[in-house]
This record gives sequence, C-alpha cells and structure tokens, in this order.
Amino acid sequence: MPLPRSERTATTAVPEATVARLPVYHRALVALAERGATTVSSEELAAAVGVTSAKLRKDLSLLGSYGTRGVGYEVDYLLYQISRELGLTQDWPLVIVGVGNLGRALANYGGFSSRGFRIVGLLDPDPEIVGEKIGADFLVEVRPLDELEDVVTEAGVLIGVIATPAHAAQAVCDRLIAAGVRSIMNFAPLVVAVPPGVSVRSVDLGLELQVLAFHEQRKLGREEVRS
Amino acid sequence: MPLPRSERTATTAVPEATVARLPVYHRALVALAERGATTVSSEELAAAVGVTSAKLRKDLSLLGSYGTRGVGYEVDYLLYQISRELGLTQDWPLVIVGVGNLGRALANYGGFSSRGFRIVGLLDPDPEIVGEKIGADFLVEVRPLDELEDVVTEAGVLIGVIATPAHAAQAVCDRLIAAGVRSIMNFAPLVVAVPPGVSVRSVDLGLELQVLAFHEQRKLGREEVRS
DNA sequence: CTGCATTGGAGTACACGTGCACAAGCGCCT
DNA sequence: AGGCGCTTGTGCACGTGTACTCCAATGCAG
Repeated sequence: MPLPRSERTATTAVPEATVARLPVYHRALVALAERGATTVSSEELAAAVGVTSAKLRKDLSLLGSYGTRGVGYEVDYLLYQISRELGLTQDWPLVIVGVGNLGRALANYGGFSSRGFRIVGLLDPDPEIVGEKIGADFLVEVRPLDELEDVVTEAGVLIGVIATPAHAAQAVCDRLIAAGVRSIMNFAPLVVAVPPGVSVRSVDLGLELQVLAFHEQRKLGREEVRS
Repeated sequence: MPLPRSERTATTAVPEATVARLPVYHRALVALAERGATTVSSEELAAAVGVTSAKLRKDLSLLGSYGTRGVGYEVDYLLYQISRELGLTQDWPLVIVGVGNLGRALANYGGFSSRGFRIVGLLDPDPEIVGEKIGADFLVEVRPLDELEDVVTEAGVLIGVIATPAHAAQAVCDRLIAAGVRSIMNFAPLVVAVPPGVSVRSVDLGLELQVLAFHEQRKLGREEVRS
C-alpha cells in the first residue's frame, strides 16, 4: 500500500492485494499437503483461507494457468508455483537487530527456516546478551551491534528485521540500508523513513489491538442503543 | 477487508482503511506531544506518518471537525478525540493464551498499559510455566489453561490473544469465544474460524517476510534484465 | 466414444478508497 | 475594522480492487 507507483513493476503486474494473499494460500496449501491431499478445488481452498472462490481463481490466474478444469488444482504443483513466485525456493539470509523478548521470539520462530529464511545474524548492543546462543535449530550467537555492517556484507543480507525499542529504530534502519539491506521488517512502534527503492513492512503489536478495541467499542455502543 | 458487510455499522460509518490508520495517527501525535508540540498542521502530521495530507484530513474529518482553519490541529485535543474514537479512554482487560517466546514478548510489551489494555490473564498448559510471574509492571502469574473460562468470566474479558502453536489455536479460539470473548488477536499461522459477530485480526510473522521476499525477488529480476 | 456434470478462466459491472483542487473559515497584521 | 494569507474541510473524478456472470475446456461415467 505504501510503495510508490514507480516501484510497481510492469513485467507481470501482480496487484499488491494479491501479493498479500499469496502467503496465506501458501500456508493453507502446506496444511493440505501435510494432511495428504493431492488435489484441491478453488471452492475448498477459498473456504480454508476465508475468501471467495472467484477471488482465489483470479489471484491464481495471475500467476499462470496451473490447475485442470473439472478437477481442481494439484496441491504439490500449485504449492511449488506459489513458492517460486514468492521467492521461497531460494535462500534469504536475514539479520535481526534487537534481541529482546520479541527478537528472541523471532529467532525461535520455526516458520522461517521452512520458508527459505535463514537467520545469519543476531545483533544487540547489550554486553550481557552478546555471546548468548539463541535459536532452536541453528544456534546463532548474538553479536555486538558494531558488527552490523560486517554481518550484512559477509552474508549478503538483503532483508533486515528491526526488533529494537522505538528510539533506536531509525538509527538501526539507516545503518542497515547503508550496509546494503533493501527490505526492512519493522516491529518498532514508529514509521521509519527510508530512501526510495527500499521496501518496508511494519507490524506494531499494540496497533492491531487498537483496531480490535475500536470494533469492540462499536459493538458495545450498538448494544446500548438497542436496549 | 474480511468483515462481512452486515458488520459495518451504519451509525457513523468510518471506513475500514481509515480505522487502520487511526492508531498510526495516534502514535505520531503521542510522539509530538512528548516533544512539546502544541499544534500541528495536516501537512506535518501526514509527513510524519507517511500519507498524503489530503488523506489525513479526510480521515480526521470523518471523526468530526476538530482543528481550526489557518492554524492546524491542537495536538492534545486531537489526541483525545482519536483516543476516544478508538476506545483507548476506557479499560480493556485481555488474556493471552500461550506463554512461549511470543507470549512473553507480548506480556512484557510496554505499549499496552499506556493505551488502556490491561493483561488480566496469562494461560498455558505447560505445568513448568504455570505459576511463573511475568510482566514488567503488573506482575501477572501464569495460570493453567483449564482456568481460561474462569479468568474470562471473572474479569469480563472481551479481547483474547492467541499466541499458541498452530495446532492448538482453533481449540483455544473456540473456548475463548464460548467464554464470552468477542475479539480475537491471532498470532498462530492459520486462519481461525469464528462465528459472525466476532472480530479477528491475524498477524503471521512469517507471512510478512514472504511479502518482502516477493518484492526483493522482483528487484533482483529487474536488475538481471537491466544488465 | 459420447454426453454430462464439474470447474477454471475471462470479461464485465460495481463499490471502495484515493488524489486533486477549490471554497470556506480563522487569525493576524496593518 | 477590514483585508490577506494560511490551513482546514469537502465535492468530484479517477483508478484500483472486488464481486458476479458466463463460457468453454476437461475429466469421468456409461
């Protein structure tokens, strides 16, 4: 939704709204594959992810004509195609800056490695944390914040995760970009400024709750009126 | 975007897209207030949150005509109005189910209490974790999962947070709703099914990264073509 | 091999959200 | 007291995304 117009590649033009849904399809397909399903109809898959079947078909048709009429989509094949489109078939090294509670949660989150994301660096300024080994599978050692540029350069990191307090976020963001990172995942509760060409996605945990509170308040208001 | 049409209240009709931006405005205004600003123009505030000034003004005008022409918006006053609209002026008790890394991160997240959210229950099935005291300010004790219904009922909890593994999420969700919860914040990587009238917001950490990977792959593809 | 039922894919109409531009209103300065 | 400049608020047109409908392709059964 941010994403300046110029950024939108004209090559195959997949709408942003569709891109946002592709990972959801991917997730649902993985679940189906684990359950042993070989084929799935647009109707079934749509129900599983909570969209209409028409939307699902339109989304998938943007990627190509995978799927056979009269039968549906072959789970494995579709899964591969979506993975390829999302870039999940290749290896994405990433760094996480800030090893607080959230940083640890991210480092321990199992859903990364299975999707091609590999944590190659954990960085924190606190000397007490530096040296600590974190992560369930790959034991990654926390390194001092000063080595940020080294880690990024050595491993060719293109994606950086900011899990620092708000006051440190912008500085970290600038350093990441200067070192060569071009996609930022920001968990700090502020809008980070980036030069054009750099993608940012922000997730603010408190922000999501506020949206829920808004709807909840509306529900309460309506009930009062009704009574 | 999910949200069935019938759900959209006709009372004052604030578009969903605007609701999603209000917390961002709120956040920026808090930062401005801390910096000592008394008034702010739509241009300034828009720049701070990364939207156009027209969009910002239109959003704010939906709430009412706060702000004086020729001057701008009074920070404190606008902050109060947005807070009220979002329901941040009242107290929202909430429970967090699943005290893993993410659950801890949420429990320790400082941004909740200042926005009216109060964690009244931490629940986990693991006996080793039960009894542990978590949280920086309010020391909340982890209680066994069986007491979910008790906690929800006693404190009148309307908002529930699911921070469990995927396989446990749907069952927890059902129990929360049965106990009286009407808004679900879901961090488990799956789409939870809920009856109509219940709001759900899902945040999948891995999902966001996949969107970034998609854009990054597009950038790489374009560079290859160019060279 | 033929007919039928099923299902993906394309085309179309509509609604929502966005950006632009202008008018209305407030405060300040002369 | 009056005009001038600044900023808000809003009507309108545009583009994007979504929902709906139709059609043809395809597998399966007889």
